[in-house]
Amino acid sequence: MECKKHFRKRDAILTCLRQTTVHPSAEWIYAQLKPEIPDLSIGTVYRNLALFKEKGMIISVGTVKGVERFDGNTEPHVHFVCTECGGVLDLGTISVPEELKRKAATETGGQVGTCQLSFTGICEECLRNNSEETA
Amino acid sequence: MECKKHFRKRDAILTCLRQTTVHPSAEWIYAQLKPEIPDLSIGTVYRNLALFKEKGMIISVGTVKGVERFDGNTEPHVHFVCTECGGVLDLGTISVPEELKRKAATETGGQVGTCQLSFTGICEECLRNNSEETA
DNA sequence: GTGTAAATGAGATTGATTCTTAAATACAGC
DNA sequence: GCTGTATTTAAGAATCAATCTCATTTACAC
Repeated sequence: MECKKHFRKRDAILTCLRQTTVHPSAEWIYAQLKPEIPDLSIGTVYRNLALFKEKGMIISVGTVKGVERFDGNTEPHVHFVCTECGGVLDLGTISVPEELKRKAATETGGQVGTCQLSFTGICEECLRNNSEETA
Repeated sequence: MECKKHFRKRDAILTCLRQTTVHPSAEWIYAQLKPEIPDLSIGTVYRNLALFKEKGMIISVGTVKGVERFDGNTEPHVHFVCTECGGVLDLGTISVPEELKRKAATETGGQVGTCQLSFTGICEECLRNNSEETA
């Protein structure tokens, strides 16, 4: 069938993002897909990620070391960002934000959208590597 | 006395950041200080902000529209980021993170540092402007 | 097939941030 | 007051993620 050939690349980008747990950057997705889609352009990756984000299909986890990172899981959940390796891990779903969201709406008088909670720190692996260096 | 002439600019940058509530970017601070310190360089602003951040004297609020924003208030507190105008507002202090922080440490096995909670949305002023445009 | 609109590739451009280098400054020891 | 050393700085060059441009390709309706 292959009806939607039109969106082959767009779909590949979204699928790639949804199948990984690394909260990738645009460049990471590009590097992943390039071997199987040799005529993929980095511009297409950026363009489609922006589109997905605008439509709420994906979220931006924020910028780690100057590079924007994305997440296919739009459920509000907590992230842990390693300041050493730049890795991003999922923690559990947030259980507190509804009350806070109401409070935010009251305090700002604005229209409150998404909520992001994240921790920074050093991940287990980097801790291990650091201690090995010292040893 | 003016003992610490050496750090005049460094101090000016820190003071500027601590006296404002706009969670400024490096460029904003530069524009603020340039009139009173004509020989200030943008590189100095970036360099000293990085230094302050490293020492934990200030925090980064994250990147808004591709520009990093800083906060002189290092107490953990909630931010509201307007996706229209890029403004950043302070909300109250977080009252929940201790338990979450412990949970994060357990789940990741890493060393948990700071915690950031932020809402995105549209601020009161932008809401008003939007409705005026429609009217 | 032809037309139209959407999607794309490739390279140019932008713009925030960092790096480099030489000059200025503070200060300690003389 | 000088001299040496380390820190701080200005200015501009360099870097690099992200966006833009525009010509080309593709899908699909007629």
